[in-house]
Amino acid sequence: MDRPQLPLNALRAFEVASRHLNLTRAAVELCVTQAALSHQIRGLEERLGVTLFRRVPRGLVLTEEGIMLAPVLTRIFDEMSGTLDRFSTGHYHETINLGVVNSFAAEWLIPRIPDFQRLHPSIDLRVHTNNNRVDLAGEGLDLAIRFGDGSWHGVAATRLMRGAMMVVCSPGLADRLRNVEDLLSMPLLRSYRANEWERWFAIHGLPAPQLRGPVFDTSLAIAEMAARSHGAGLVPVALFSSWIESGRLVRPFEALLTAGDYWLTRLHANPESTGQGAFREWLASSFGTEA
Amino acid sequence: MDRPQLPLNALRAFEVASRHLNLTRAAVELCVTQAALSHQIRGLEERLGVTLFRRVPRGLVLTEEGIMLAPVLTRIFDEMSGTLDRFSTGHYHETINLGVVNSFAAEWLIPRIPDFQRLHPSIDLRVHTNNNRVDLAGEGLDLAIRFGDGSWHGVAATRLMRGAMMVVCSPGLADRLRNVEDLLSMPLLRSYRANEWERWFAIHGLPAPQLRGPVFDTSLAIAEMAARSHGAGLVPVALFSSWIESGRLVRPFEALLTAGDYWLTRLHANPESTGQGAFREWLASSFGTEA
DNA sequence: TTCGGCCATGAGATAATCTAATCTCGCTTC
DNA sequence: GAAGCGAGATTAGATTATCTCATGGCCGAA
Repeated sequence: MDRPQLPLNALRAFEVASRHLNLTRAAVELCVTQAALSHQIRGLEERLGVTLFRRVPRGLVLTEEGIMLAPVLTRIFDEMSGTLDRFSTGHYHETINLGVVNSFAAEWLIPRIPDFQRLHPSIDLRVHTNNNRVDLAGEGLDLAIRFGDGSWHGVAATRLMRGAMMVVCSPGLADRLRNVEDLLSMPLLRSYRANEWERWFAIHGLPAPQLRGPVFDTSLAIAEMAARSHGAGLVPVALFSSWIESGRLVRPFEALLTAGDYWLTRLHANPESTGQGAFREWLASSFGTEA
Repeated sequence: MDRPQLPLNALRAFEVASRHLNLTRAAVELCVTQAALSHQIRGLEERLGVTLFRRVPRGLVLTEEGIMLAPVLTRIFDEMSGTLDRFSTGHYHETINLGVVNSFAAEWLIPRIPDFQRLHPSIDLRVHTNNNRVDLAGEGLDLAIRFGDGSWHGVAATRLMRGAMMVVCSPGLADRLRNVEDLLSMPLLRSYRANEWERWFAIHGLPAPQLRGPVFDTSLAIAEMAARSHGAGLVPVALFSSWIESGRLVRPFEALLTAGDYWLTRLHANPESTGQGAFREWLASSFGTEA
């Protein structure tokens, strides 16, 4: 249907009525009389050639067609409304509440935030770091960057980068490592992902080692511990390659463990806003130029 | 901004003008005069307290604020328009063009389509099978179900089910398999994913075997070949477990190879329609009830 | 029954929207 | 540098779409 034909006011009337299922109350929300709504909705039904409501003694019931139309319109008007609200201060501004797993925030995102700010000064990015156990809805987040295999319920996921893991340790400890078995002679720093070391050793045909010591909930802590010669750790290559280059950490073995990837996630229930789309594209292009 | 305050007509006027950057031409699209548009847009700017266009000698240029608003509105009105078009026949009907990787279509989707049809008779699902090499935009598909690790560009992915692979062969051949090495005595059926067998043998600490013979582009062909005693194949557990139960195939070893998962994918550029959302939720609930 | 809640309807009022005619501005062109 | 042109702005008045008011009909509850 072409732009000039869109019965915008009638659609709004229908949307409000579809939520109240009562013209009188819907009329209050729209600040008009019940009669006005009645006219609008009848007009819409005629225009579409479809019955949207079944009129029953005590009110309205949506027809099959009404059921298909109403939620789309509710979403559309909510989005319109939300977008217009972003102009309330006299210029556009949007807030994105972003959850980010600690290590990604520290090693990748935070250093690049100024670049995003420069490109999108009207978007107010609020970063909430976490240990990857993140509940988008419960924590009021719009987006979350997390580590995993992309399998989250009710979530649209966009892969950001590979999460292949490498073994790291301090330059001092590296001297003691001639072959893979030598790793067993030093503490192996553990994450809450239980079988990482087991799988790493399996690659080399070795049995699972006995693990002791504290469990860390972020690669950042593991990298720090490793850098201070407290043991060897498994950390994502993509995040900690700069530590290798600067000599803070050493990578004694080439083997990689694929444990998951980094993803940008959003609840399916919340459609993507302009700013969220801009952020996603900025992320994608940032990875694109690095590769 | 509350529903009654939404300046719908003015927003439509702005949206059209933002595409033409020329009030005169925009007026033609909206079937009104240039003066009408000029009024509407000035009214909108006053209402929002924001300048949306910079007036320049030969036309209009969007301001920063206009740039943020225009694409949202274009998407919104396109969606509205598309949704209303689905009523053109007098009742709601929507078409979803779905690309599906062969094996998933044959073993999982096709048998369940009647269930979806029953729940959503107004949605017309058109299934296009392919060998997983699918280009959503190029092939005019709305959605695609494919196998992989979720890493596709410009795509929102929702994981449907695990794609763990198992070794299968015919009951006859299974008798010859006492241990993993015995596999090397029979043809190993190849897919176009090159190193599957290599990785499967690596799990057992064995070197990569020499592979010969045809390469198949769908697990379905591999399963068929295996069932006819032409060799052993690697196929997804979730799709072919019924072949095991019926005795058509045998699973001689427990070991699983994780090669990827099955995903529902959609271009970020195309927002999800009602029907697409319904289809995604139907898929999710179908897997939920099975697990 | 009678009342109350709810939607439908038709005629007239109202307000939003549009048109027509005219201006202004600044670039082009000769 | 003057005329012409293409664009948006403006103003007043016309035109509609939209709304209100008053009323009617229907159905279930009291």
